[in-house]
Amino acid sequence: MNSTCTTKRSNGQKTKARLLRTTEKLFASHGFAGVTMRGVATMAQTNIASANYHFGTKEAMVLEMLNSKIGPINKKRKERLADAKHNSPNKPLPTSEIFRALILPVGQEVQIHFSSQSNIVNIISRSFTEPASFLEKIHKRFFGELSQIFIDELKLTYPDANEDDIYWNFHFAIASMLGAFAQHRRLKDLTQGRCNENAVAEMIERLINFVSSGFEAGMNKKL
Amino acid sequence: MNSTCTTKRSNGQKTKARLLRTTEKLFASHGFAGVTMRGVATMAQTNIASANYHFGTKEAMVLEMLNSKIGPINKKRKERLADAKHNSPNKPLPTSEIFRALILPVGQEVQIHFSSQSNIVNIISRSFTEPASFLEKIHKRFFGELSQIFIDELKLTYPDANEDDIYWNFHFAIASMLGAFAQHRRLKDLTQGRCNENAVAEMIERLINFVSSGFEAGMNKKL
DNA sequence: TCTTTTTTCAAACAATCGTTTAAATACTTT
DNA sequence: AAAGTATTTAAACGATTGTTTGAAAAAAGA
Repeated sequence: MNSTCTTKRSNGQKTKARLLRTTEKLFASHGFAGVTMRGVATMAQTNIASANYHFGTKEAMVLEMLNSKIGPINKKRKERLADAKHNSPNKPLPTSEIFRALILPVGQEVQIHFSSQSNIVNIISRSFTEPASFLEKIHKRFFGELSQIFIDELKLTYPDANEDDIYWNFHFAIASMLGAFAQHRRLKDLTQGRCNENAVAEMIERLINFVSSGFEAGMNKKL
Repeated sequence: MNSTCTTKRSNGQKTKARLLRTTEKLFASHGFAGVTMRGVATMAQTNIASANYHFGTKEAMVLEMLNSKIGPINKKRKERLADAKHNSPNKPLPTSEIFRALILPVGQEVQIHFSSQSNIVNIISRSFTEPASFLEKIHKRFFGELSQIFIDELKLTYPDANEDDIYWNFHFAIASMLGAFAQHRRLKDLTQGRCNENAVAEMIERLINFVSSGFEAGMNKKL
C-alpha cells in the first residue's frame, strides 16, 4: 500500500532509532551500568528481546550509540584542521587554531543540544572514565587516531620543541577539555547559578584560551 | 590473657581494615560497580556477611574507604595554603602557589604509592565521573568546601577581577587536574612508554605550570 | 568459670541483570 | 492472495547482585 512515511521497512528502523535515542538518554544520565536492556526497551515502548534482536548485545547497542554521536564530531575536527591548514599553506598553525579545531566541534554540538536530556557533554564525560573495559578500547579507538593527527600538527608548530613537552602538555590539554566537559554538569552548583545556558559559547572560547595558554606556557617555560 | 598485638578487640578491626584495603583495590581498578560484596569478602579472606556486619551497606563501605583516602589529602591542602599565607602575610599569594597547594598533596600521594595497585590516582579518577548518584554527593562534599577556600584565596590575588572570570577559570583548573589524573593511566599508551614512573614529580610540576598559566591567561586576556 | 558481647560463617532471600526461545504479528515480495 | 521475511512479543533461563537470617565460634568482662 501507499506507505505514509517510510522507505522500506516501516517499523524496524523506527524501533531501532527509538532504542538508540533511549540508550543515549540513559547512558548520559546514568552511565553504562545505568543502561539496562529492560529500561531501554520499556522507555522506548518496545520489548526486551527487540533490543537484543536489533543489536545483539547491550555492549553493541551502546557502542553503536556512541559511534553515532562521537563519529561526526571527530569528522568535523579533522575537517576544521584541514581547512585551517589549507587557508594558510606553508605556515605553521597558531596553537589556538589547533585547539580550536579540537574543541569547537564539540562545543557546537553542546550549544545545539544544551537543554536536551541526552547532552553530548554527559555522554563524553561518562565515556572517558567509565569502568567498563570495553569503553577504554572505544576511547582509545576514538581518541587514539585523532590524537596522532593533532600531535603531528603541534610538532609542525613547535618544530624545535622537545617531544616530551608536546606529549605532556597535549595530555594536559585533552584532560582539560574532557574534565571541563565532565564537570560541566556540576558547574551550576559550583557557581550558584552564575553560569546560564547562553554562556556555552563563552565557555568554549574561555576553554580554548585556557588550553592554548597552558600549552604555550608549557612549551616555553623551562622548569 | 596477654594479647600479642591488639589493643582491645583482636580480629574485628583487623578484618575491617582488610575489607577497606580490598575495597580500595577493587574500586581503583574496576570502579564502584566493580566493587562487589562477594569479591571484597573473598579477596579479604572473610565472609560476605562480615562485610555487611562492619559497614552495613556497600555504599557505606565505599564511602568510608574514600573518606580515609581523600580526607587526609584535603587536610594537607588546607594546611599548605595556610602555611603559604602565614609565610607572606599581607601579600597576595602567587597563582602558582595557590594551585601548588591544591595539586602537590595529591601528587605526593601519587609518588608514594605509584606502583601500588590501589593508586590514589585511580581512586580520584574513578570518583569524579562515577555514575552512582551518591558519589556525586560525596564529590560535592569533598570538593565543595575546598573549592570555596581556594576561590576566596584567588579573589585576594585578583582583587579587581570579574568574579565570573575567577569561577570559570578555576573550573578549568579543577578540570585539568582531575582530567590529568583520570587520564594518567592511559598515558603510557599515549606516549608509547615515553613516561616512566620516575616522571611523576615532573608531571606534577608540569601540571602546576600548565594550570597556573592557563588561569592567569584567562584572567588577563579579554576575549 | 560463667556470662555477655563481638565477630564469623554457611545458607538462603528477593531482586535484577543480559540473553535466549519459540510463537505470534506485521510487512514485503511474488 | 500466498509465500517468505522481518519484526515484536511474552515467558523463561541462568547468573549475579546486595542484604538478611540464625547459629556457631571467638574474645572479653565478671
